[in-house]
Amino acid sequence: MQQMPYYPPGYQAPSPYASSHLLQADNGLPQLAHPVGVSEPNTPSPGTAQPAKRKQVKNACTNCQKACKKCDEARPCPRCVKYGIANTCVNSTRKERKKGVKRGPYKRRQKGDGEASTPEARTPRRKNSPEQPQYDPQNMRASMPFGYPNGLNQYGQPYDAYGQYASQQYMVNPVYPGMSYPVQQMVPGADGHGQNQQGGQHQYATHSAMPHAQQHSPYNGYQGSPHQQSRPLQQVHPGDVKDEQKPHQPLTPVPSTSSSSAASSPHVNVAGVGANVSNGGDNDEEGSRLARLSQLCRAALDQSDGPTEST
DNA sequence: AATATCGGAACATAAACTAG
DNA sequence: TAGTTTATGTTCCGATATTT
Repeated sequence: MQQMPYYPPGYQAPSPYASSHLLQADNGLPQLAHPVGVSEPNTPSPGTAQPAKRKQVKNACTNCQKACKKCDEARPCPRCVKYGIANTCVNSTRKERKKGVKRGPYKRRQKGDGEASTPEARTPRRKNSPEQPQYDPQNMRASMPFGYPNGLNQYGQPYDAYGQYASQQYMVNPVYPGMSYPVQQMVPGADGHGQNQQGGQHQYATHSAMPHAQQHSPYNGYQGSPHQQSRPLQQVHPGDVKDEQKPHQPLTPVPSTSSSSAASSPHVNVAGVGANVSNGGDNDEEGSRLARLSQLCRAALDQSDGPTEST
């Protein structure tokens, strides 16, 4: 039995406006337009050529959140209703914001800059504009040399040989190094105390440690997701048919580190091979592992007829 | 064709900072 | 302390992949 969507107080979605503007946000799934006071996305506001800003609900339901789809203020949201998972349509919980994050001195804007005080007029967020190479932990993470041009991160910003910003802005914030996510995995002993403890968003994989990367692929199995820490298992609801019915294997296989086994020893990945080698643990296993490795190497070398040096 | 997945831009806003 | 600036976390667009 399908329940009627619940519209919270003040919500007036089923308006003529809404009905005539069903959004095709979710693959043809008709969506109510926007709740009170929310402008329709992607329509130029009258008089200006600027497209209206996209509006977001304050809190998407867990299902929409997982699917990265448009949600609604109503519970159950139209999408859940459509897919018959209305009973699992619950608000996701938001992670608490970090506190105590120090910043460098602000750049004060000139008054003459015009409407600098309006949010729209401010500098774009997230993406640093070229003229303000601010230190940004996100970019710092992104600045790890994974396939970006030499000395540049993905935004074309320079970093030095150690993957840090060459700009002195970086020096302004001696506090941030505590958040250097990549290091965590590299240093098994760094047990995530200090800043990383808060908010529960440590344990980034070294690469693609960006917030978004953590949002998506890493948690197909719902287990190792950094996100899940704040949202314990309301996802794994019996009614969540879509996900439950999926063949249990994740589409993007999660490396063993992120599975539950990793929970007991968070650093398996690093400690795994290295530890065996260094502490001389069971040699048989090591031997066979090495043998397999060399086999693989040989095979790879055979395939690539290029002048690569052998091991 | 429908649905799922997911990268990443856009958005919202809490919190640090600063001028008065 | 109000206003400004910025960092952080969330939403969801849109492209692509997979399933039916």
